[in-house]
Amino acid sequence: MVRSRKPGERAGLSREGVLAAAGEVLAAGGLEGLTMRAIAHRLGVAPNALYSHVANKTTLIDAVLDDVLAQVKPPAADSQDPAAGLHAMMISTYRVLLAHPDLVPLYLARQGARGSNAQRLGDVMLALLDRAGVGGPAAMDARRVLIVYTIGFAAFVSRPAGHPWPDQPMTEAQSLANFTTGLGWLLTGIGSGRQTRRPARRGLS
Amino acid sequence: MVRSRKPGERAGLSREGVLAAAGEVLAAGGLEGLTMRAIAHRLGVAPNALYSHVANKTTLIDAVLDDVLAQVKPPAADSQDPAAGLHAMMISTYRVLLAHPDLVPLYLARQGARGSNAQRLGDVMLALLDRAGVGGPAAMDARRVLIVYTIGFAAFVSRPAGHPWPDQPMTEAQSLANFTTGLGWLLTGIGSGRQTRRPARRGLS
DNA sequence: CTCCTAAGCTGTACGACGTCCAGCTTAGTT
DNA sequence: AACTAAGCTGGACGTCGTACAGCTTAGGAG
Repeated sequence: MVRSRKPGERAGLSREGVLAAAGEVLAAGGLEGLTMRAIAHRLGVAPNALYSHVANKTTLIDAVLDDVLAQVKPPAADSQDPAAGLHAMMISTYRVLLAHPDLVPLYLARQGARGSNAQRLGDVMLALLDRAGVGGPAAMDARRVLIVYTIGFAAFVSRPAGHPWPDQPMTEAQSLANFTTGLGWLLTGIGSGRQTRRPARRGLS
Repeated sequence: MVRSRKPGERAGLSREGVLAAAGEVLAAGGLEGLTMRAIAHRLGVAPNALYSHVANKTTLIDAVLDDVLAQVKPPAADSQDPAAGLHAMMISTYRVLLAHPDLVPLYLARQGARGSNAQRLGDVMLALLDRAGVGGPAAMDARRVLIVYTIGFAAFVSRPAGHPWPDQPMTEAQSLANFTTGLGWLLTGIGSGRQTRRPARRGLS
């Protein structure tokens, strides 16, 4: 903020500090306010100073995305009902995503996150699916469907700063109920282990 | 392309021409190649000439997005099985989206499309749901879930130019089968009319 | 047919962005 | 105490979306 430092004096930045500032700028100004210059300004530093701690904006955002996933709580590894565990885990993920609306489009643009937290959550999902009797390629499919559904739903519900939705704007409780309903459908279908609807008999493209 | 026109001479542009050029630039250079300057260059025109036919880049993209949706084939209005019609319609949508991978993140960033084609498709979906016995607020929920699922799935499957997915890369047929499976789950759930899984008994965030 | 107006262009320019390069200055090691 | 590597600033480059002013043509009015 205050500008008074000769070239050569240090500002005590760190990679974590930069990531935290990025998160704050994002929360304050939305996705299009997330600018290297804005982050630097918040830290009272020249824009290019960030490049001592972060390779470029893309990897910075990747790190922010993965950081947020640390807030998702996976169920205890020995929980008794794996299906209930999956249910709770996806709802936790959904809540975390809703708390960071501006990040959601980025998760989609990058097709998820690629950091260690994302890896960990993905592993937990596979383990839960396996204990629920879904293994092998089917488990990969089920996991993908669940992730897609969760992030996709969050993307449609959250309003990234001044984009009013033509429909009535849905309360948070409504959206959670709506999400939970669809999630239940998916989990039921995954548990049933086979697709139930035959292809349409007319050859629509 | 060729540059030789005095200030004042016309190039014969039209709004449709600009939209078409935008689509071509997008297909050729991906999302980050879609630049007002690139579109203008393809039309052999100065960049700001586009602003005689399009308000700004945002509305241009909105128009491109809605144009693509014209390729989605809704089922005949009097088709006998509304559930099968929904099924076919979502698959048609999915295929259209996969044919334009670079657009998919934009649909999500804008939470769908807002043009007349999107409106039309949304109306058809509601009508089909109604004939399938799902009406009122439940129909709005079901529609949202279906749209979210379809666009979200397309977002995760398509690879917007040089973003390899850590997993093995899935053939198009696999992804379609995967999509169809999850879609079947959702339609079954929507048809069943109630959520089947109770909330987890442990208070996971 | 002539004039006038509106629309379609070009040239130029502004501010913002991500990022590179060179230099200064400090912290940490030897 | 000297050296090295790292952290920072100043300045700059190339790109982007887009605004402004002016020229030039097309098409309707008289």
